[in-house]
Amino acid sequence: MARLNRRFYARDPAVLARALLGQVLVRVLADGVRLSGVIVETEAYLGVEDRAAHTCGGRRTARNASMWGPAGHAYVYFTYGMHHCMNVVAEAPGQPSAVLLRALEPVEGIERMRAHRSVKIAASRLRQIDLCSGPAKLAQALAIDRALDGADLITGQMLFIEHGQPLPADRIAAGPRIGVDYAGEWAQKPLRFGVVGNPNLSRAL
DNA sequence: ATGACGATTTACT
DNA sequence: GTAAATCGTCATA
Repeated sequence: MARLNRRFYARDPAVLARALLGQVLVRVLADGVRLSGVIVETEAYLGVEDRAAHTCGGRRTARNASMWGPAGHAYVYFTYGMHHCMNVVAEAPGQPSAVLLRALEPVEGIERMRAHRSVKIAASRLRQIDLCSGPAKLAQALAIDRALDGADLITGQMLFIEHGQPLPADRIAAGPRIGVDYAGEWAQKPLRFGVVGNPNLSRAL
């Protein structure tokens, strides 16, 4: 299956967040094993105005440097002292926006994902819908960490997104973003998108 | 040098 | 429903 191209990523993050639903995130491990899943939940983060974004107020640091770069690269950050989260950079250099990948429907390499997720949790308690139903869960399942921050999703060999099944608008729902209550009015904006009724969502939408 | 804080997950009451 | 886990990052000094 063909990968998404640079033009696909270089647009408004809220539009991109919807367009990414139904596409397939692929991670190729060092031993060549392919892990993949259909993207079923995303959130858009909008540049310097968005109080919930890491680039709020024009903040530009070593950590968020990827958000300021060209579209189609990964922005992977570490948070809460233990979790990684993956974003896809949108728009153009100097317009720091991104889309957080919040949940996948596992497709390839499910047993390997289960092994990655079982480091801290008993495998017997892990249902398939527990593998990638949250931003830090999918990062752990696919072995995505800061080593992949800045990775080019168009030319890279370890992390990219392939075309999936097109998703009609009536199967997409929008709602407030998760975990950004500190962001004032920006916390209420409907910038979280998900596939209606999909069991892999981090929460119902 | 120091302190406060997470774009979360998990277990437990 | 609530709380703990756990540490890199960033603003302040």
